[in-house]
Amino acid sequence: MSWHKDRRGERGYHHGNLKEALLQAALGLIAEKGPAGFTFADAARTAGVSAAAPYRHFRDRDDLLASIAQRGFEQFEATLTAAWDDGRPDTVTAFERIGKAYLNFARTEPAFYSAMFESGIPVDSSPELAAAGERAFAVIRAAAERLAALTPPGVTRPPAMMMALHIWSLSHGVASLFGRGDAARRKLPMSPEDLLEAGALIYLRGLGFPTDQNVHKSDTSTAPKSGPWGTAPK
Amino acid sequence: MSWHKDRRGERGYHHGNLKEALLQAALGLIAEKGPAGFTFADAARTAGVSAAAPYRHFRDRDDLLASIAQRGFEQFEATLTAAWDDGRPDTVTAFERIGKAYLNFARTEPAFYSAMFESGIPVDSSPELAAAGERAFAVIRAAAERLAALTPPGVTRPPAMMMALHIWSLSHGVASLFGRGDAARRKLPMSPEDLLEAGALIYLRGLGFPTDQNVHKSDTSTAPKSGPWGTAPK
DNA sequence: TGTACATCAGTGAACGCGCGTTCACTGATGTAC
DNA sequence: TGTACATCAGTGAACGCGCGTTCACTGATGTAC
Repeated sequence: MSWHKDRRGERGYHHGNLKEALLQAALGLIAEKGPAGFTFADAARTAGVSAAAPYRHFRDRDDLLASIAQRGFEQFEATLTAAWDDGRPDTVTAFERIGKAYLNFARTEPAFYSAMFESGIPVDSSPELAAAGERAFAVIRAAAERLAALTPPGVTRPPAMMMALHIWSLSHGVASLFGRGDAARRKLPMSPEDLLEAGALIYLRGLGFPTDQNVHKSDTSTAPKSGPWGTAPK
Repeated sequence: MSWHKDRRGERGYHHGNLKEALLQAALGLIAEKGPAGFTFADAARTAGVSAAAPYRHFRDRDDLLASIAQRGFEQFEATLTAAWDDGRPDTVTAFERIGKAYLNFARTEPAFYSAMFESGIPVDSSPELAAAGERAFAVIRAAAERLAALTPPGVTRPPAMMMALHIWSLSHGVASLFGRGDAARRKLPMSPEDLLEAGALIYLRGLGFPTDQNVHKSDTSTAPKSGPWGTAPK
């Protein structure tokens, strides 16, 4: 809520930074009511500007939404890159951190997340959007490639691309079903992080990585609880 | 489009089966324009009835949507149950079939699928809806329990509940990201089915099941292709 | 440094539209006797 | 079997509302000279 003019509410005829303000307003509205529940007029109102003003900056509602998705992917890429940290201290640990970062992004940035994945705007609605999406995925793919290079000899494994898609899908599934802040979230007898971590470790074990102790850790730490799906069996 | 009166368009003052007709109409509209892009009035119009008529059968739009989601879960449960076929001919094969059925449902019934998972209606908006959702999940959970009973001794594994959640998440992730008929679908250098199957088999291998030949089969059958994410590396 | 002018960004009024919702109504159906 | 009546399901007109979009406009900003 701070524009480049500093005195509260005292903005002149020109807003000065309306494009940015509209993006922020829309983001807030999406967080509140979901990507379906925000309108162009609503964004204008929230930004404190007439309903006609947004047309100076965006062709229409979808154009604004695509901009948000694009920015979301850029931020997502940065988050994943930081989590990966070029594979430090070791590849498996860093890989697990990517999964955690994925969930964390979905939870802390639900508005971005739904604009990116649930708003219904086609991925290729703009080349910039598509490119941003690919760059984010490229982080996971690069990590998978490093992981693939480490698989023990003699173990059959799919292409690194496919490994990346598996991890992406698993993370996305967990995030969509359980890892959101909204009311549609399903309840779970464990944290989404534990669920994802255990799943990823079993997957890695299937690729020949020695991860037994970790899986066991997740196992015992979550098994005793119960929840709406019933009590977890021994 | 066939009501209980048989002559086309000749219906009297009473529709006779409006509740059902509204559900069908809404389902068609959701398939066309997504769950956000259908309105109560629209459903009434499609069903050939005045805008006020739906109020005799549904409290409001969300009530209708919840009914569709519930019916979707019931159908989903039936589909999964049939695919599981009580674990015949063997547990692993039947388990794989559940995954395929999941994807198939998402593709052939996108309207149900989005009403169930993407419409924004809370899972617990009605007890019937919540129960239907749980019954569908129970199929996967029962399968996971059978699978858990078969894990080789000495292999640490998570509770069957968690295994079920892993498979559900992976399937849901693949279906959401790649397995839909709509325009927002991301392109993939392989079929969603192959992706899911390979992932599930690696996961099962991580649980100690011998599945090498199968993973390898999926591997080589999909590796040569390339796509928008780049060429799959050797 | 000042002035004239072009460009730009936001205004506010107006429009048509479709939606949600209510209402008294009416035609059809079912049922008691 | 017929008749009277209650109940039910759909009608159509009406309402207020907010949205998307266009338009001539106007205030502010930047720039050429």
